[in-house]
Amino acid sequence: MASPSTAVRVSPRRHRAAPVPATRFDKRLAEILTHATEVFCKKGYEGASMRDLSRASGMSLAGLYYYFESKERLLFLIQKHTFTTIVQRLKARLEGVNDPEQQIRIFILNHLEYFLANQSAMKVLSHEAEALKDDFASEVAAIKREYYRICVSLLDELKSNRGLQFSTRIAVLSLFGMMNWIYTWHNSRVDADAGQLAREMSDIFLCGVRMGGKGRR
Amino acid sequence: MASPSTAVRVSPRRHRAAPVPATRFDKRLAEILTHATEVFCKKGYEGASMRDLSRASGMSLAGLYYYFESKERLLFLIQKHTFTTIVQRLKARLEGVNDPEQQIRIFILNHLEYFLANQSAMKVLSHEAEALKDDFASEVAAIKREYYRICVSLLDELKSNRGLQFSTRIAVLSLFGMMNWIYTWHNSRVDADAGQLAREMSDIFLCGVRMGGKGRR
DNA sequence: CGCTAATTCGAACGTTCGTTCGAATCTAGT
DNA sequence: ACTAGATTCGAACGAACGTTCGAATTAGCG
Repeated sequence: MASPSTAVRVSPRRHRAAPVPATRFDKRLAEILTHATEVFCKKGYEGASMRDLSRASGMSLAGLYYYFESKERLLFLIQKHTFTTIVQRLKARLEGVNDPEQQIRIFILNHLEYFLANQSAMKVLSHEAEALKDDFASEVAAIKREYYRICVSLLDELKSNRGLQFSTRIAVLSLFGMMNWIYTWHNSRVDADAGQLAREMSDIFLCGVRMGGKGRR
Repeated sequence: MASPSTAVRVSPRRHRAAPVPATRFDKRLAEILTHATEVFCKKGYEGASMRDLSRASGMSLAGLYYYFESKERLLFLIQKHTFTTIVQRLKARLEGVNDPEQQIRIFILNHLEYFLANQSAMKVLSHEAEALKDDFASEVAAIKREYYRICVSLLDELKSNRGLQFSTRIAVLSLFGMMNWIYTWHNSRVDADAGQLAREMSDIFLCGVRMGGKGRR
């Protein structure tokens, strides 16, 4: 009977890059995810109740459980989709670019553009990074590690290309800090757009690592 | 009858920089705050229950309410004490230093030293910034604004002293991002100490803003 | 239409939440 | 030792939590 209550429910396998494979189920689930993202963003994962999600998505409390088996899996779906998308876009943008500095600028631009275009989802990704447990946690951690590694390899390349000296780990994590902290302060009525922000952050970061402490006073 | 159940209970006014004004009440409260900080750090403010706090501090659930009137006020006390202390230490350290660049290096060092020496408290301060409401929220926000303004004025001074051009707001917030993000990655068994981290972050940041986008490719 | 499967819902489950209250215990000054 | 105030506690409160279940409703197809 393909009981959906087990919630292993998965949309019919899509052959290749499906043009119109979005089933009714998938579309409704996507709507719920969108509404849930806003609620998690505003109240936090722990602070948001299933009744809040029910209200936001206009579906009954019990009805939600037809689409996912637990609140935790809902957060997982949001985080996985968001992270997967940003990595995928990055890879597409990096293709054909060979200069390490240009690659890093693209990395920063891609991150900030996606961040500002999907502020709620990215805040949920950044701020609720410790909320998932066990298998959910490790699956998201794997994507995060891949994303981190890409940035490390770009910076390592820059380092050897120009004979620079700095700690890649600290540089990468400082860069992520600069970028991810945005969710705590960005105000679209005051602050510049992603392109401008990416340029300013890239300038600070790249000039910083290029000098690598030379010219200290 | 000075009913303590109203929890407006405040330690006897201390004249000047009190040497031994710490009453029994104050000491016990401080212990509870320390334990609560660890619990909030590990499980998050919403995720931590009063029963968790009771277990961690070795005091009964009801007994806790003799020391503070609500869970929210407990978080407030932690945040206010932590923030007040870091601002106070900064002011002391900045005294007598006039060179803007040196001042910024001190700002960064002070922040990171305190951050690593009080990781749990600083994580609770950074990560639960939106958890408080109304008066609690605005009182902490006032301290945060003061801290932010100090950093802005240091950077503005550097800018005019050296005729630089960059957005102070973005520079300051990028710097806070670099520094505060630490709570998501710092591992004391792997990473350098505060002095070394402060040097590396200062180098990246200061060289970055000194160039101000000049030397872009 | 009539039938089946997909979707939605009201109502309730047992648990845990933050908080309260009155009684019990402890501490310090006499 | 006595007492008054400070401190602690067991037990309970109503509310809200995540989740379940069987019945009701809807959609798609012959």
